[in-house]
Amino acid sequence: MSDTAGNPSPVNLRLPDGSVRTFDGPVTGTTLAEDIGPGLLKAALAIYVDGELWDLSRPIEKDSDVAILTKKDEAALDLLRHDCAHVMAEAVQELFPGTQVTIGPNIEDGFFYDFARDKPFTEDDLEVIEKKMHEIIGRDEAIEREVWDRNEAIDYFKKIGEHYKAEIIADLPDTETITVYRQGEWLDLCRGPHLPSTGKLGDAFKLMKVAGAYWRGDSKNEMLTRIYGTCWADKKQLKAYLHRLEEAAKRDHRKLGREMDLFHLQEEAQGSVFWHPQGYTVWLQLENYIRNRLKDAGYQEIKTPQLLDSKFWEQSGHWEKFRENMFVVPDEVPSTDEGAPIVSADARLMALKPMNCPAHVQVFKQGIKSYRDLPIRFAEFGCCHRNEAHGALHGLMRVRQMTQDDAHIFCREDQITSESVAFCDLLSSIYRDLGFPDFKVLLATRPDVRAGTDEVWDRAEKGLEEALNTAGIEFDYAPGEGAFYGPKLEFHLSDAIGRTWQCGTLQLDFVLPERLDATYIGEDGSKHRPVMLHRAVLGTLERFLGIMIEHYAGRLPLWLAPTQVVVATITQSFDAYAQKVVDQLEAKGMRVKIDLRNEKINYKVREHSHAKVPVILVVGQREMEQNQVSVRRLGSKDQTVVDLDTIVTELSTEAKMPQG
RNA sequence: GCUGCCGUAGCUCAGGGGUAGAGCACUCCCUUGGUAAGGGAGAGGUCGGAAGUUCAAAUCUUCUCGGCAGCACCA
Repeated sequence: MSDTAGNPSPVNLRLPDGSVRTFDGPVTGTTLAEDIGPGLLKAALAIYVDGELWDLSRPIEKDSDVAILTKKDEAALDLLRHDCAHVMAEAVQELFPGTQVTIGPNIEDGFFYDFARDKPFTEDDLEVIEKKMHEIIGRDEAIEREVWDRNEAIDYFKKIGEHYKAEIIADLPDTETITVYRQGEWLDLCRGPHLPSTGKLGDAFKLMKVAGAYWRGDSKNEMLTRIYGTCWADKKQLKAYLHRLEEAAKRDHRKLGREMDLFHLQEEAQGSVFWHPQGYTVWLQLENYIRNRLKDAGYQEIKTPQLLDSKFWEQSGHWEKFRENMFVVPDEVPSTDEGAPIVSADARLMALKPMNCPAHVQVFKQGIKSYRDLPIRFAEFGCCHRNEAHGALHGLMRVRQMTQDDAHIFCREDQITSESVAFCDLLSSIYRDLGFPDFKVLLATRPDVRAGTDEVWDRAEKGLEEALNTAGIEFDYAPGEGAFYGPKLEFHLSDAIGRTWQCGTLQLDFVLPERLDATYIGEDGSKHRPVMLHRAVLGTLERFLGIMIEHYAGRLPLWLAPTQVVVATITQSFDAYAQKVVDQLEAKGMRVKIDLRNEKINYKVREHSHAKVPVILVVGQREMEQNQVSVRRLGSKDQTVVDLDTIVTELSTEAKMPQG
């Protein structure tokens, strides 16, 4: 090793295979790739230097472990997507001068970039922008990293009219190095790293949609115009992604709900569901299943009022913290006088309940409770109304009239852990039964707008954390996401196509028992405050049914399917036998329909398959003679001919509601 | 609520300043046929609503209601 004065020290780079390459002095990723081979040079996108991703052009000055990143690496997607966002921004600014850039992060499957422009972009602009992007990629502009002085950067962006960028830089912490990436004539503030040139991006991208988005995600700020895009390593991946979107659209519960005749919505009852016989059958199955599980877990079911006086909601704290989401009803006989207002301005106000909890406290408060009575678990399929913003409504997933599988556990502080653990067990067992074995847990802590003192919040947050630790459940934190009266656990389940949904919740509340003065008599003979656990497994039945429809793509398990079996005849000669089959199945409590129509069997099979009926039993000459049926299961082209008695037993066993 | 797009028969969609179209579904007739659409005939909308421009509006303009996507909010 020569260390002659004036000469730089050599740099040893160790490759992933363990081999080491030595260079005379600082060396870039490009040089290294070139040194290894021309194929790699062409494929190289960036380089890991001691685990950190660097630009290829950035000199490596000391001995390091390195690995060159190519499109084959999963991690390359992040790089490609972010570069794609930059190329899009360059294209936009080239096409629409005066448009300001703001932020453009990666998201799942792609990226977006928010622009500030007087006139928002429309879908028609996307095609033009995409074309320009291909042009920029064709120009193969070198992408160069530059380190700038913070104040110079702010001045520069202000000077060129990029006020949002200037604001972003001004808000960066002092410790942050300000880096700017230049590609051709265009440059943008960015942490990097980036590809060596725009040409490396390829053509596996597509601009998807435009949308409004508030600056910094705050509805008080001005609205920017956002463009969403997707970007992949190659065309094949892009195509697969677009296919995945199509498949997801086929599962849309609004579409399936119509096709399967489960429910409908109409504008006179925005956000409230009209359940049809088929859909309500599924609802009742699910509700009864939960009812059984709760009963087995020591809950008592109750029913509480829809309309309660505003004074009551003032006391509970909802009037102050939740009123903008509540439906208010005047407690007054509406005037029928012509010209007169229907209700007077000073009418006494009632409100439709947005939550069940305060009403459950009222039931708890009837009579004197001893510490020996606790825990008391009140369950209610409570129908609640919330005045959700119009833009938030979405099929069954976001409604204004909702039915929760709600319950409140009143217990002593020393029972919090065991009750929480028991709830977690119940929830995971129910999710398993319903076909959702995977879920994640978040601990949502105190929000800005809240009731109760910090001391109470400290205790509540710690209580939930302890319960999770005792139950041995892994979790993450969701800071500031708690309810206004207490912290909560959020249970997020994963569906068949990898989406997650928050359904279950467990909320610890020291505030409401205090506000509504709930007490029990302790061992010491004096009054104590119970702790209240608010909890739901499904969340709301409406939304959970929506999730299940999409999860199963309409092909519900037999016990939930609205119509479990269709008996279809080959010709009218077998009508009587078909009716006998139906009778035997119905005698076992199965939901059966008979199809005696003057149609060919092909037609009948096709129609009932589209309607997602799990089992079609075909009867003709052969079956009638042998007292058999031909069984066709949804999703299978095979048929088996089985004795009638056998299939009745088999199906009625299979259709049993799970028992945990 | 905010931004953009959309609003034609039960569903999916075409059309586009001169008195509404297709496929499926529906009704009737023929057909009685073995596992994802047999054939024929018929009925059904005044084009989300209101106002305006015009000799004439579903078609253009404005307002309004609703839907969709995203944002914000959220179960």
